[in-house]
Amino acid sequence: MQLTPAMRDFILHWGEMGARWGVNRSVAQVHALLFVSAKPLPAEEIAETLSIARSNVSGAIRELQSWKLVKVSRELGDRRDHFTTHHDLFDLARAVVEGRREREFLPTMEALETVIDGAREDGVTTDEVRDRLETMLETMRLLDAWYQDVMRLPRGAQLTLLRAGGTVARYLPKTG
Amino acid sequence: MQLTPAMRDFILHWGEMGARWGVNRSVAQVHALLFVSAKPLPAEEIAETLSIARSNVSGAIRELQSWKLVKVSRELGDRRDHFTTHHDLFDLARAVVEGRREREFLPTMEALETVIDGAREDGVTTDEVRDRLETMLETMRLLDAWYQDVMRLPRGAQLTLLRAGGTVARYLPKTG
DNA sequence: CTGTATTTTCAGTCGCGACTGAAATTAGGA
DNA sequence: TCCTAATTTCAGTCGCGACTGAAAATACAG
Repeated sequence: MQLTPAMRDFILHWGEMGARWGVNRSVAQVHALLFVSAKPLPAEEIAETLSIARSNVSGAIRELQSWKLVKVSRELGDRRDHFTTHHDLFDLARAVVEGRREREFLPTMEALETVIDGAREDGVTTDEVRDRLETMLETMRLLDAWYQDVMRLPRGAQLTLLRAGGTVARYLPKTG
Repeated sequence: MQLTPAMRDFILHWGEMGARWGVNRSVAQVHALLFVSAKPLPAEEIAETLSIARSNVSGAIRELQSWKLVKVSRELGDRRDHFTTHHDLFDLARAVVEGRREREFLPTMEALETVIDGAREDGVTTDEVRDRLETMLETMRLLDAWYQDVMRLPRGAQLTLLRAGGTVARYLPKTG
């Protein structure tokens, strides 16, 4: 596949961003390439275009699949897998946030619960420290409930909220 | 400083989470230690407690300061710096999001603008691809405007919105 | 200003994860 | 079923960033 300079720049930048967010650079680059590609790409072509090993692409695709970010498709008369990704930033964000919630956020909440239980029983952790951890956990629960609630809304309503920005605060009754 | 088992578990978990989000493990551990510490800690004590080199703490503190996550304080008769961090998850989240916005989000928007300009002029990038990048940029602008708008609200209003969850959608007039 | 406590810098080491290429495995056409 | 294309696995290599400890720089008390 022939990369235009604009595509190349985009892919490189996306790779850097991924690296800063704990995503393997190659994985982010493969994702970026699929994002700008006009058509589904076979692994071989991805490897050539990005100048990385075929096996590296294999791993990157697997990683992206684990985040539900790539779809496999086939073409008549071609036995190779072809890969695609969402072309909509909302779909991308949703998949990433959902994945991180399950892999990191929820486990952290569980860990906090365990830590707090331990703190309650070990007889050495002060109440002050335990309170602080409990408050943190409460806040995380609040954030998570908000997230789930908003995710249940249809996309149109989400967009409306987004566009409304902070003005929605006006419509709400003041509580505590 | 004597760590209770609960504290130790929390610090280790926090370190792992940091690592997954592109934050150096030691940096995250130092932050976690400060979070659970009852009082401001001098660098030496941090190093001993976490069993890392004193110079490593120095770098970690500098990194945390660049994210506006630690405050320096002094004590009478003690010439050492003592360090503290926010004990409120909201303050933490705000600092982190603000930092990532400035370091990654805004630069990515700029990069996208450049890429799009290039795509417009290079004569090889297809309209379809350019449109896709433009749509992405538009969405990023929308997200950023929402973020800035919500951040301008007082903390109380933010909490109200958070607790309201998706219900706020009801109060809004439907717009395309 | 001097001496000491404290922090920062930096060159060198080390470990981990990313990447490669070959070999093994799997899938599909004839 | 056999053969080839395609994919995945895996052992080995490599590079980068984290970490250390010593040395330099800085801050401070007297």
